[in-house]
Amino acid sequence: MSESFFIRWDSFVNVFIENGEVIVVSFDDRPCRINIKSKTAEMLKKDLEAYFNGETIDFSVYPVRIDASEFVTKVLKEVRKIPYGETITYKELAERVGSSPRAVGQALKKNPVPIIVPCHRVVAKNGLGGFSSGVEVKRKLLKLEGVFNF
DNA sequence: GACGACTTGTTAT
DNA sequence: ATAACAAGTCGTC
Repeated sequence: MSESFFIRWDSFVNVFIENGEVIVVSFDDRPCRINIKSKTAEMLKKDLEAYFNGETIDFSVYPVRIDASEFVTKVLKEVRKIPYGETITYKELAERVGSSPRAVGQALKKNPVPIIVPCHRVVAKNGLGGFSSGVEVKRKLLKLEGVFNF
């Protein structure tokens, strides 16, 4: 019951879905095999294409599977609430979940589904901060959403 | 801007 | 069980 498709953006954005939940989104140099079965997958592909086309899309409606600790789950859940085109700092996010910036950064690194869980909207107090798929991707995603301060 | 101290959950020893 | 680390931050020089 697994599905997959890719979007062309810079290189490729590969998306994997299982049992109606998004389980992996990765930035790769080659596309995955297309295998779309459900309406959800179809919709998500359209939404992602629109997103990379510059449209304001809200991905918080899509179910994701987070296979991680309670803490990481909590952090990522909080991240999903950040609206399109807005950014918050690691510190701010830490305060929302009652933790510290350092721990939050470490949790974000474990996000299996970038874009769907918009961890690129979490930035350092003075600068961009890190990104598991490379800071350049983070910069481009923010630019796409109309954030030019980085 | 560089450097150390502080932080807190995860990971390695 | 304990030490080392990380997508951070703050004060000080």
